[in-house]
Amino acid sequence: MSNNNSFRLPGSPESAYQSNFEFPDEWTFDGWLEDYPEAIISGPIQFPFNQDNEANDFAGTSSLLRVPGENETVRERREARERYAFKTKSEVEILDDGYRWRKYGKKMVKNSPNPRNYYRCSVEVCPVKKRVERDKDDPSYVITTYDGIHNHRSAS
DNA sequence: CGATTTTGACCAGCGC
DNA sequence: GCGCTGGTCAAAATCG
Repeated sequence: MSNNNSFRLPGSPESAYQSNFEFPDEWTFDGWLEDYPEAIISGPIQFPFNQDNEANDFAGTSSLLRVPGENETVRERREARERYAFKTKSEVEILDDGYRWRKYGKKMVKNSPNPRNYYRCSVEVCPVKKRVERDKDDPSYVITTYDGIHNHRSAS
């Protein structure tokens, strides 16, 4: 099954160097996630194309997760750690976020029937990692956690 | 034939 | 310590 979903998020190539990303007003805080060091923020995220590479009217529901801190805003934490995650309703787990990734690990995690997959940015000097897993409570969602800042602009 | 995936081994932090 | 857990390594297999 090929995946032509184009998944646009803060930090993808088009916006990688816009450090002042603002969360859209309509995104809301959902609460803390039990088994993650992040919190959930919900909002729509767009899938501009479906698998036939046609314009897609389905806007998958997505959430932005973050590492919590004392009285810390989402944006403050994102700027401090550059660690954030999206929870996205999707059939496929590998969302095209504009970068190429190389898988380097897979683990079963406690309290979840689903494995967690570890990826590194394919660019050799780039420190960015991400992990991908299905939401244990609602397997129709995929949680993608990004960690780090890309030190290059191009996708590959 | 180079890049990527697969997969068990290995390692580090932490609670007991 | 020891064992559990999550994260990473690396060699072999697989892919394009």
